[in-house]
Amino acid sequence: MLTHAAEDYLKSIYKLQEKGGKVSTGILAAYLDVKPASATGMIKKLKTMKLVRYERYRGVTLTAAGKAIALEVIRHHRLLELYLFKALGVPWDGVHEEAEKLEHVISEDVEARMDAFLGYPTADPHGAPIPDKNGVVVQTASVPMTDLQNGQSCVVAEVSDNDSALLRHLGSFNLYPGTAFRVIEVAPFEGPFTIDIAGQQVVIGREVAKQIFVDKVQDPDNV
Amino acid sequence: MLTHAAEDYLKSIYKLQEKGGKVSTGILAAYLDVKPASATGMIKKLKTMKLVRYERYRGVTLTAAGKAIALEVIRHHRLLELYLFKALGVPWDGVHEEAEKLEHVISEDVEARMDAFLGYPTADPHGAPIPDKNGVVVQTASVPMTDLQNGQSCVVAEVSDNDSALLRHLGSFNLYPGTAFRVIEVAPFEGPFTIDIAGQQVVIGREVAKQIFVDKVQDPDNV
DNA sequence: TATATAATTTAGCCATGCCTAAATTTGTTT
DNA sequence: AAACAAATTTAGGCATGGCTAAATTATATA
Repeated sequence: MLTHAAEDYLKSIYKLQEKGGKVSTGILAAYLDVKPASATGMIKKLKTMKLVRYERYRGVTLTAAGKAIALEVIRHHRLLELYLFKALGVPWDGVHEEAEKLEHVISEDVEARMDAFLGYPTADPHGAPIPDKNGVVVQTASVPMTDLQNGQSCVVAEVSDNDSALLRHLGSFNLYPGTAFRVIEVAPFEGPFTIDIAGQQVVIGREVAKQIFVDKVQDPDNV
Repeated sequence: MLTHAAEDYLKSIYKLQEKGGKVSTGILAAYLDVKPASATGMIKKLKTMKLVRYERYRGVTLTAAGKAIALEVIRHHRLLELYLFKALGVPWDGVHEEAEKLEHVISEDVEARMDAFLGYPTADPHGAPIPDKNGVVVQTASVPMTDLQNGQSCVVAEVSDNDSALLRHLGSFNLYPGTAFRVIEVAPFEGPFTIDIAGQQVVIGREVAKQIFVDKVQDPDNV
């Protein structure tokens, strides 16, 4: 069995590798809130375990074995988030932190029981896909909200789960995965988005919009 | 916040101290499956934190602060056991091991939610009392089964939770906390107990009987 | 009371996983 | 091509929590 720290490194490398191929030591260290020197040390350990490919000064990537473990940890995390949310009513801005600790400690048996209780779900409370037992992840075709044009209708697919203040903010106007909205106006010069959620007008800044991913909708109830 | 290891030591000292006053280094080490030298080291750390009283070669006891932490950990453990049992259907011989890992990691918030879900219970699946939020434990007057005489009726109050094989064994003839039985015969010379559980006759060895604690009953449906 | 035995402590070592400071490599710029 | 800045790695240290082996203390026994 791996240490918690090693699991965290694998999970982080997986996530960073998703959007950018090879992962540099610096990026990884920043993501884990650790000094680059520490990251170098752990990367070397993971290499001796054949969980990552690595050449000095050249960045890391996961091997198949490393990826399998990363996906297992991510599966634990996301199932836990959804379980805490649905079974215990933990607010959606709190489940991430809690799951972060539990993911390393939960048994496969308990995980299977939560999975069954939840009806074998495919997404966590933030809309992130839950890998299945074999590590298969369903990739959605969602786009960042910043790609949207005036008048576009869409449904929230996923929101970033790292920042609980952001999640409380989004929750305050009911912007959850599954929520439909329409873009009323995109202010010019990288300005904010004005959107319509169930009749309410809400203004969303660029930085927030970057964290929201949506599925475009063929404008059901046209203009 | 304390380390997991320190929490385990405090919890163990509490339990050993319950039945025997001062706890020797050797007993503690054996209980934790650690060498005596390691126990000495941790005991010294706990002393500098004022969580235990200790004089070399003289054994350890908890201070009020240490006891409070021990009870908190025990509360986590027992609530988790009951939650896993009731909410997720984990078999009673598996909940101990699982709770052992989770107890160090669960937040007060999640604990409170489990407590509410369970209706503020007072005993875990093995019958052990769950300390309340203030660390108050309701002590029952139960006696070891080995104290019973021929013909005595009783109800199972608590069974030891360390040995999952024992728990499976007891479960196989429905010997759970709350189960009533009557002693049919106590074989002489430290021999086994023959008991009647709901009409079924079962033989229980001395070693097993030592792990079972019962409340005596005034023989409701007399002989 | 002296001594043997058992328990406990001390001393010193190891792995993990983090750190800082110094050295090295890379890549860019002039 | 040389030099500089940025990123990365190496070297060496620290705390935690185990371990073994040797020294010490306590206790039981003769």
